[in-house]
Amino acid sequence: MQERYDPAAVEAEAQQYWDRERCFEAKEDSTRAKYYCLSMFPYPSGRLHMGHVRNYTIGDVLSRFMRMNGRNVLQPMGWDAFGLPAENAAMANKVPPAKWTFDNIAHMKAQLKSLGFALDWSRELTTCTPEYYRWNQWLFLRMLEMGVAYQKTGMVNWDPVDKTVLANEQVIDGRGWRTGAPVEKREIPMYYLKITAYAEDLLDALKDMPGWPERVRAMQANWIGKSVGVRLGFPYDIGGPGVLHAFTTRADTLMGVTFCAVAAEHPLAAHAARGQPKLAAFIEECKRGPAIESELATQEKKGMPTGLTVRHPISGEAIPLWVGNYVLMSYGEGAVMGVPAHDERDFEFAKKYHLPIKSVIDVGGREYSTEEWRPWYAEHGRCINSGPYDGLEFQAAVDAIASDLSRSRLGEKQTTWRLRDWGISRQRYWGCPIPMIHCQACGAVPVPDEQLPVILPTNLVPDGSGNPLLKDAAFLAVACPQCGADARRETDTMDTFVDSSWYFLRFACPDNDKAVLDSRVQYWAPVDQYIGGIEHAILHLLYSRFWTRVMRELGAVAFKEPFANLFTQGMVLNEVFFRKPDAGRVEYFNPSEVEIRLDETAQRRIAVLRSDGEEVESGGVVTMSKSKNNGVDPQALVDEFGADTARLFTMFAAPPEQTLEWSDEGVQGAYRFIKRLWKAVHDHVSQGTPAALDTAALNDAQRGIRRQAHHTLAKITDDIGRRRTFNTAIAAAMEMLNALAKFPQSSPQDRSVMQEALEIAVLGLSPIIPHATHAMWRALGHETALIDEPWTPVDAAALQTSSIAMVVQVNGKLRGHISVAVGADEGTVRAAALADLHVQKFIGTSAVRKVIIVPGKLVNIVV
RNA sequence: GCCCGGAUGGCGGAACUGGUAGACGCGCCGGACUCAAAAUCCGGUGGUGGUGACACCGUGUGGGUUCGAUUCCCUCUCCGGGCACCA
Repeated sequence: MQERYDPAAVEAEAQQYWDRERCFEAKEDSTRAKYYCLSMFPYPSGRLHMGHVRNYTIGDVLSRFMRMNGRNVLQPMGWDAFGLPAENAAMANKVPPAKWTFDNIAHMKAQLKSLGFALDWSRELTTCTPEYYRWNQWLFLRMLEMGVAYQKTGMVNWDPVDKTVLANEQVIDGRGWRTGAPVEKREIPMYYLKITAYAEDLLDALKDMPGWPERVRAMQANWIGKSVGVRLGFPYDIGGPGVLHAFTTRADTLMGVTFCAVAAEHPLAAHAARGQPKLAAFIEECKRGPAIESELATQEKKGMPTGLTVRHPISGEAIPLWVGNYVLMSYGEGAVMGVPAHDERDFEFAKKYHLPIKSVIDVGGREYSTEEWRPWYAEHGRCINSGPYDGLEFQAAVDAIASDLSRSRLGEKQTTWRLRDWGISRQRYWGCPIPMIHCQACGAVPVPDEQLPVILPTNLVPDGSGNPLLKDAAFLAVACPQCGADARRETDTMDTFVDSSWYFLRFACPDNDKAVLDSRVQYWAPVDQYIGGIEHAILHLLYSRFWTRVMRELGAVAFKEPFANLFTQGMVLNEVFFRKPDAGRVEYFNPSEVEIRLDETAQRRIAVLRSDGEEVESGGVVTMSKSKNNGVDPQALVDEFGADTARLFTMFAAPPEQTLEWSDEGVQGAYRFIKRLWKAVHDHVSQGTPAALDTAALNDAQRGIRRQAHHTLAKITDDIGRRRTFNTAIAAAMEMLNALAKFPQSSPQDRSVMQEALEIAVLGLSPIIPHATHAMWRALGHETALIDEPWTPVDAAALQTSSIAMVVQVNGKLRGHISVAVGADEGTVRAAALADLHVQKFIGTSAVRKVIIVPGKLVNIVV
């Protein structure tokens, strides 16, 4: 064994061994319990970032730990390889997105390998290859048959310069994020997936998912947004009889309606606007809406009367109909009943336009004034001023009103969802082609299965003038599968979230070119442990849950929930440094270019740019990002300290669910620890092979070390296996090494105890620092590879002691320490505690009122 | 506004089921080694008072429950995240 720890050599050797022995190739084995551990696959952006390192190290630690604990582990990796950045890079570099993407994959794969992750590369999949995306297309066609996929013309954000639909997140201050052009609302035909049909089940199932963080379940429930209420009908006669439908969760306030309001996009608004230029102008203004999403909720409520009236469904009274800018066409049916007395928004609206306010709920004796809004006006209570409903409580009133209205067909109970159907069409090139053909005669015709896959041409270079597929004659031209006439291919591609909605199932059988899934899925799926960033809490994880349900209906899988356990790791943060010139943009400097010093008085921290020696400002510790230029390149870290140090630092600096603050000194500390462990092993083995351990012949010090070693093993096992607090597992190992450093090596049994303790340290740390421990395990005299070693059981006998230390409190304050024999009875413990000199001093002349004994821990004397 | 988290030394964090607050690491201080520096090793390190033994104070704020509260309950403040004219 080399005296000096040389991470580059050690890591190359270990990685070569794992490669040569094909250690990470998972084989189905029905006689063994499987463990499918999956980290969210990356977008191949070019280089790994620290977030990837953290994510994949967590998965790797769990995979290696479960493997050593006897599970048949599958830990695959793939590439979420379609998407916008490839098109942007293509435009900038004039290279097809395919080349850029595959170059990035090659580089990032090498990086992942250099970090020593136990990944089964034989199952690697890439979503932009026809071998993968053909099954997207196949599944889409099945969904079309099931009625889960359908076409609809809907309102979208349209960038008039790039000529494409933008996602909501890509619209910044009302302008396209890339072009800066004002975004237009456009009606465009798109394909949708009927996720709303699964809303109830997606919501209900959340209650029974103990392996998911409460936070994520809450976010999904929030997003699905179930509201139970009544769909009301307000009859009218406006160019013919009709009914205005409005949804409410407060049907009990129906008798307090003093107006109705519809959204600007509502048909009745359009109808009223004819011949009313002022109203038409107002409607146009509303449609444009505020530029910024967050302003929506705070913008002033505005409205305009239509001059029309509808009739109250119970009293038949005429109710004025308004157009209101606070009514959303996308929720319910784009209309609300206005009850100013019991709804804050309606109140504000009524005050502004001097509409009557009629209180119909007893607010429980609290003050009611139409002058000012009070939060309790919206609380549930007993009906008043409501004719036949007076005196009824909330639910009774809702039931009675719904029942009365059901006779006149002007009301029925209804559940409304915030969740919308998932529009998957993108006017983008670099995505999975939607397998449809447009024929003049036959309309939209699905591509027949035998013609799949519809191959995306890989040689096109987008130029910013819209989807290049629109100009690709070879792609466009196709014969109609129904009538054979010349037809045109659909040029829209699928949202990339489609690709990631089921890739975890395909890892079971990525080589199958005959079927989307096969029997191997029954063995591996569902995923036992899924690991990824909280930013995917809603979209990716909700779509995947939906998609899995659809695949279950198709008979492809037998379960509804794809991820039994979910772990969301925290972000990686770093300090941000910048200069703000008097004019121009803020300039950010990477922390690697900045040096931290103390000023002359050693009071103040000063950040100085190395290149010019001048001061820069610190913007605090924030998420690592390109825009703030505060990222740390994992490659530089691996090159300088090795993969094990990178892994150890990211696992040690914070609990994995919390944010992790980058610290160069912390990295040094991790490196120092591995070096110390290496040296301890080296010093030990260089003295030759120790004698066999004779546990019966140990002295107190030796037994003490043995106890600590096994206690540490128990803690590491629990911390990794149950608590997932890798930081405390590492801390325990550090504590043990500190104790070993003070442990004298004079007798043969000292060396035997040391051998056992070092083996425990090496084995226990191997999931976290697999390379160094691989080498140290061999150095400790083992022929076998550590990766295949079973996890050592804790020796219960080693944990036993003859006496036990207890603390003594007087009135709850720590006053003394006593040592009592194991199994001592309460009387003995009590006597020992009372006899302690220090304790006696605090008892003094006071009478002892009570003595509380917590066995094995403490004695509290109450005086 | 609603829903989830969180607040502990100079810093990252530990204390798992109500039972020794500050494990472990970083930083800092002192020492050893060295011509010197780095690296390494040893010791110290919550605050206040005291030469010292030791005492008192101390987990965002104020209260409560308890023999005992970082932990449970209530109040407030601040920070982070999600949703948001959702009718």
